Amino acid sequence: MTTRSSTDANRVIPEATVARLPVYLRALTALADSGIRTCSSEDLAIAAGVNSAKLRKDLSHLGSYGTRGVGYDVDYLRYQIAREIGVTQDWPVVIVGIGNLGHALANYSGFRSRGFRVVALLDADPQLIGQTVAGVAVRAFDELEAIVQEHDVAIGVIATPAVAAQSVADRMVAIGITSILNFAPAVVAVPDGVDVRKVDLSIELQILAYHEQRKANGADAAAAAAAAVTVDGGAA
Amino acid sequence: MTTRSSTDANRVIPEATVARLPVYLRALTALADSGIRTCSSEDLAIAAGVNSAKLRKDLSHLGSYGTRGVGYDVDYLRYQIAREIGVTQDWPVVIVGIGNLGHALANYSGFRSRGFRVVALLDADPQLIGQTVAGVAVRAFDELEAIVQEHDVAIGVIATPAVAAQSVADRMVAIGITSILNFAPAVVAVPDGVDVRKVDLSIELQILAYHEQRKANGADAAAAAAAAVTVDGGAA
DNA sequence: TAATGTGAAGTTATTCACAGCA
DNA sequence: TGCTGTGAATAACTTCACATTA
Repeated sequence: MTTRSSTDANRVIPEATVARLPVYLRALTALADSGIRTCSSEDLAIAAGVNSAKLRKDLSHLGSYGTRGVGYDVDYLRYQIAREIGVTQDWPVVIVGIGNLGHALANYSGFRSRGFRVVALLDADPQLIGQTVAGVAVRAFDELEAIVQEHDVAIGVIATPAVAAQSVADRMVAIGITSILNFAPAVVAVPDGVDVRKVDLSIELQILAYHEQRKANGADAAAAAAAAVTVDGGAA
Repeated sequence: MTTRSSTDANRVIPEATVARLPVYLRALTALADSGIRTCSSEDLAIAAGVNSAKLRKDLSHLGSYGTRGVGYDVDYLRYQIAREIGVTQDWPVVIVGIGNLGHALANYSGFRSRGFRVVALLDADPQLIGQTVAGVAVRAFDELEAIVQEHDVAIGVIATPAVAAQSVADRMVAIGITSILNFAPAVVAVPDGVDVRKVDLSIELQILAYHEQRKANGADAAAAAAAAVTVDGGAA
């Protein structure tokens, strides 16, 4: 028996949908900022860069927050999505590795405005410790445990060089962090129950390069393919 | 008739596979650096953080580069993947928007080492123009066209604030750039034939927050679900 | 009547499990 | 014998198309 109430907290939201909810949230905020009170799935889909069928299917996993014949109330839907993904609450975050990228992350205003509060910046380099970045003092990596306990940190960001990433992750996990955002170009292994997401700048460029290469070969490849078909076809 | 030779450049590689090839490439490089000459699909899968069946299926789309009973030659496979994704060639790149993130990207050594060469840094802010970042002078955004033509740039990186992203993208597309990596927290629309990939720092954190929230609710939710099942079950 | 919410169909991706080969 | 490469099975995701409802 798996009968469930409509507000069941265990209702499963597909991972692909979860990944798009923040996009919808941002699009709704943009609509609200331009004074729009109500929108159709088509309007919102355009603002979010997806098609409307996908948008409606995604929203249907959260509940039924629209009005047939009318559309969605922008503020109401925005609140529902924010609540669903947890950005109505405050998330203390630590950033480990204050190089160029760590600096940029510490200064990134988009975190703060979405409920993420950088409570500490940590680095292993004694030269950096004590410096202030984005109004926060850089502290020794050793202080991780104390900071995590003091602020009840659940999310850690790794912006170290690749070689340090696994040991930083291990330490984070040992101390009780259960979500990690990894910017280091390295695979980090973690136990079950800990989530890791990876952002890899050069991988993104490599994916673009692959498609770019195919486009560049397009004319040639089309000709080659035609030739191949002719030859193969003749042989078959 | 769609008969094709084994070296057919038009062979389709699934998008999900394309996105993992750079990960395999990095894992192979790490293996090579530690002196390993040969590896099994299991070894490489562990190094890349995937399971071995998926790895073998992915590699099967490129061709048959392993030896049954033995495994893969690390250098040979590495070369084949590099060639497939196009990182054996040089890709000139322009970065637009030299704020904190633009700085970090300009300084990121991982680009250069993977065949991406930052040929120009552009910004609209006159204060920044003329400054040198990572050994490259910051130039006016207006110079985009001249730079793209001079260096035959196909890939552009947007690291501007959100409001500027669409107009920068429009300009890039008008000038002939066909691949864009967008770090601005905004959806950018481009015509068919142009690829855009988006890296959004706060979206990644929001996805983690969603799962974190579910974990935090875990004990409660499990209890609630059990209660709900009892009640619902009793009612049914 | 206009737009949501959703079964059903279609597509893509993952995993299984083993035939085939060095 | 051991490991690759791959059909077949399964799962996840997307899109279609329309019944439903304010």
